[in-house]
Amino acid sequence: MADTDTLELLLRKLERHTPLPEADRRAVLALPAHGRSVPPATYLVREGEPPTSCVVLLSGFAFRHKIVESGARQIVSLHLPGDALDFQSLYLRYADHNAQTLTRADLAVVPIAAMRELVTTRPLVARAVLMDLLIEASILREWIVNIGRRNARARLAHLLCEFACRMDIIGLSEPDGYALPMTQEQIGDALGLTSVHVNRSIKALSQEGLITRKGRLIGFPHIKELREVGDFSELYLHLDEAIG
Amino acid sequence: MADTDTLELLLRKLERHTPLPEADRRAVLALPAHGRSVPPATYLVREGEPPTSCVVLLSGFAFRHKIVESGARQIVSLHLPGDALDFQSLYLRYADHNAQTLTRADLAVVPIAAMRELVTTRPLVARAVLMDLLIEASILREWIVNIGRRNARARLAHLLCEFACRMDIIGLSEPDGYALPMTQEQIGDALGLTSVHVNRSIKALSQEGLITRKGRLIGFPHIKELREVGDFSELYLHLDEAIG
DNA sequence: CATATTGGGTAACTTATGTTGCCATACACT
DNA sequence: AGTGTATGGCAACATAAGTTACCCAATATG
Repeated sequence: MADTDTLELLLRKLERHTPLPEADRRAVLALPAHGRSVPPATYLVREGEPPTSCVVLLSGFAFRHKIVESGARQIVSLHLPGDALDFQSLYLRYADHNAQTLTRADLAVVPIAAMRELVTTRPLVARAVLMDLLIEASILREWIVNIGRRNARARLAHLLCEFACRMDIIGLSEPDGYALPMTQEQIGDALGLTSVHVNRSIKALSQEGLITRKGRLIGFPHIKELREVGDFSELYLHLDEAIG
Repeated sequence: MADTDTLELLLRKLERHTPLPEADRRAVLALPAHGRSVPPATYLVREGEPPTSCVVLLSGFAFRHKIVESGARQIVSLHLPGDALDFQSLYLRYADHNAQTLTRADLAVVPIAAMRELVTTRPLVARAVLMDLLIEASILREWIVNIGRRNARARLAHLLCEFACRMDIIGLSEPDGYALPMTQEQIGDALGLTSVHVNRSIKALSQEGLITRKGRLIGFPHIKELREVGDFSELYLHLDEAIG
């Protein structure tokens, strides 16, 4: 994948909520980024290590996670193509979590120094980064709510709805559903459940006719009902936040 | 409380991780803020409403929460004196959560426009705000892990340790513990538990000798063991992150 | 080819946590 | 003083979710 494609996608990400003036756009496109393709399960960030670069997902999926003392894993966020994986690394000395690819992925890798320089000298780029972080924090809050106060069936429905929404934003949604790029164990780790119980919950939603399945391809014949089951409202995704 | 005290505290918050040049400090102190005292349970932000101002907690405690369809509440973060409650409001059109005081509190209220202007024209202030957000996101991730993958006893121990650490940072810790400004029901809402089970868990920690109690005053005779029980490591609080 | 390995599926059983309900104390309000 | 309301405490019982232990199919791997 050519480096220009790389930076186009980063730019699109930054401009999702607020357009940038031409000078800023050029500065973004002039970043010294390079592309890189990696297999599934590649570590992009390791807890406790100092960050080395800013990574943007061009294609493929990724997740962040932490391991607790018992050895259990909790996935704390999912990332889709276009997501900037590590604004964290901009100003924090050590990573507080791991990040790993879920699938094969193409990455844009930007040196931290260049990204810092950009954010420092371009207030509107800084604002775009800030907005992205605000929205990420909002999603984290909703995940806390999901895990803390909803039962397994609702949690799963909520995750499926969120993924559908986010796929939709970046134009990756098919008319009849999508392929969720996660094993049932990974879904469990994202929802604070065991894989066995995820399996039970999938079966439940399936038998109720709320989802259909062909392997990992999931269809949503009654999206309205599914959203109700998952108590899902996309407000927390702040989809339409353009500010003058 | 005088307005100057107000802004001093905001400045101290912003400079926690990176000192600001004199011009920036003066700009912060020149913000058109005003003080306000409010009783417990005062709403500072309401989900779905457009933000009206940036609030900084001068004294007292606050929390953010969301209500799910079943009526259950999940507290998604706690805030101590010095915390800026709403950088969110800087660039997002609608609040995605509620914020409410836990106790009597003194607030510094800054108009959004002034805060935006400051962040736009002062890159180093923008950086300080960004760092604050990055750390807040890190805490949110740790809460997801806590709720998703630890049992009630560990969750509670973790919360107590986090609170101890954060009280310590701002110089509010007493040698022998602190008064946790929350009812058992609120603790439950923060941990994804019921108040009954919080009561059980407090009793358990108490009987093991890991905490002592006089009303809401909690002591930590064996902080090391308590941290082990809570699988607590303060790395995620990014306490020492000064970057050149 | 043989055979690990991974992922999905499911049953039987266990357990952590939730639910309901009740009592006691402390305080706030009239 | 008297009555309500919030909070902590606790026991009895209910249940959602975890644990363990299998099977099967698909697909890497030697």
